[in-house]
Amino acid sequence: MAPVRTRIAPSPTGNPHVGTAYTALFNVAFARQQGGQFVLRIEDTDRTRYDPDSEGLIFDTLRWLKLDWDEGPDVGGPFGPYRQSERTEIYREVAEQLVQKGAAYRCWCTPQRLERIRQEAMARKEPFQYDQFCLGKTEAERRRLPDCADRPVVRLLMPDEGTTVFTDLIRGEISFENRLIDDQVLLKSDGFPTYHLAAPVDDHLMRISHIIRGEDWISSTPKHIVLYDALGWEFPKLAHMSLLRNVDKSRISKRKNPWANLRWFREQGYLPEALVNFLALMGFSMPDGREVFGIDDIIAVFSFDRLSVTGPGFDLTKLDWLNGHYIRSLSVDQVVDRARPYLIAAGITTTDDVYLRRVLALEQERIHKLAEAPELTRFFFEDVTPDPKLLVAKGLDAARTAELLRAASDAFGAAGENATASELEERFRALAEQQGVTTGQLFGAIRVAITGTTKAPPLFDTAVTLGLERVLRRIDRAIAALEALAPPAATGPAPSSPPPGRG
RNA sequence: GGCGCAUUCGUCUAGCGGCCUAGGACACCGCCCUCUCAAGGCGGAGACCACGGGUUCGAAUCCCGUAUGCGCUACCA
Repeated sequence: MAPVRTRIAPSPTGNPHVGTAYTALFNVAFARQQGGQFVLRIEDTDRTRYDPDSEGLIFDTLRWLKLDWDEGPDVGGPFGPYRQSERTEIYREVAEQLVQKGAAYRCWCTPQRLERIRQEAMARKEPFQYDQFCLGKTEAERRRLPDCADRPVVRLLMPDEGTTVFTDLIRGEISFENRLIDDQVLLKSDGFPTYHLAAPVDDHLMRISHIIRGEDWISSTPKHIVLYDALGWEFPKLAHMSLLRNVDKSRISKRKNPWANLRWFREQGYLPEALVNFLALMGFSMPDGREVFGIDDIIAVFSFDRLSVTGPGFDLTKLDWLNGHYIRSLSVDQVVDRARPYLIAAGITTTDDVYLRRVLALEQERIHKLAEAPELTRFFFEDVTPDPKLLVAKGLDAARTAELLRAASDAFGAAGENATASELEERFRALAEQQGVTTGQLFGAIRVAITGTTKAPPLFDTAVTLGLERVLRRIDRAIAALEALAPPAATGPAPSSPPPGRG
């Protein structure tokens, strides 16, 4: 049996689309499972939409996801070149062959004429199809007639009767009536092929055994089959994946949905393994029901009948959970490595790796996306100016809170530089009792004083990590803030007057 | 409009004629843990399997129709 070879064939027209990774994932999984090869081919035949930066972005993001290819433009391979713009000669030859065999014909109709007959068909409420005006005419004959372009296109001649049937590995049998299918342009007047020539030709020449692609190609499959038949080629096996949708089932658009761009996931701080896992969950399920798994697990059990046919809605909340799960499963050192670029980008540029490591150890289970790391950890690196209103615990006033903080400051001082978190906890529990306040009130005030927030890792672990110097300095600042607070002036709501003092 | 593909809890899904009074995960709610936030544990609510007809002793599972969504209908891919 011929070796299994799959491919992903993106167009370099901007930022890589999430659907590209989605489709690539299953192409890789199946090829690996079968001991075959996975090919990356760049479909750059549309010169008007070509973006020179796009190809590099495609390489980068697919590698980021560890969806590596065995053959491609940058790694070479025995069936290259792998950029369609470098293969135009091949397509022209095949087009010529098809014309010779009578399976295709040249068409000189101008875009204006095509547009006109399209409008006429619409006016008659009939489906538009090319009227085969040029079929059977020589160039000389055609030139005597109106609406004749300088350079012809080549159109595929579709049979006007019969049915084209094919078996989809995911959906079963699908059939189309040939007479309803238009004579597709294969070779454009600029000499470049359309998808409908280039992709089938390359799939054959590159020995692709299984075409796993998006369901948007189902409708054009009969054209490709007719083309293969005309050339006497054997058609690869087919599997059409459902297209990813938004939660409301609408189409994902790059304009409206940032997650259409693969790069967005990296910017947000999603781990590639989490994204791969999430994409796999969109339509694939493990036989044992596991939901957390990697590509190796997919490879172990992959089967086309485990792919669902429904277009899945893209719900980021599950991705967030998965991502948090993966972050928690990392070692602290890995978290440091992964979070560092996001911290640096946000202006947190510590060189104290020991400290950074301790900080991230505390925040690891609180990070859902790496891009959140700077906000979660900033108070470890920069002194805070706590909001006095947050400082004052329930049931206390500013003066009493300041008093508690003074006592806390003394207690930290007495505990010294080397106190452990549990030693501190014991000491401060005693302090709360002695002061006649709850631990919640005391700890809460200290927390806001030293972290600036009510949401932080356990207080004494945080204090130990911050170090005595920072803790004492911040408590002093908090006391000062409380003292600057005007005496409780009967709580005038006064929405137009912000808190006095420090802006 | 024509053609094609689809339709199970809010979301992702399990299910491939009897094991389904439909299972799991995320999200949600409650409780526990607890110095806050997380994380974790336990529990709960949530799907007349789009709707209507068949086939069958028996249907979420097979067939037909309707509705809805999505795709194609370009010298885009």
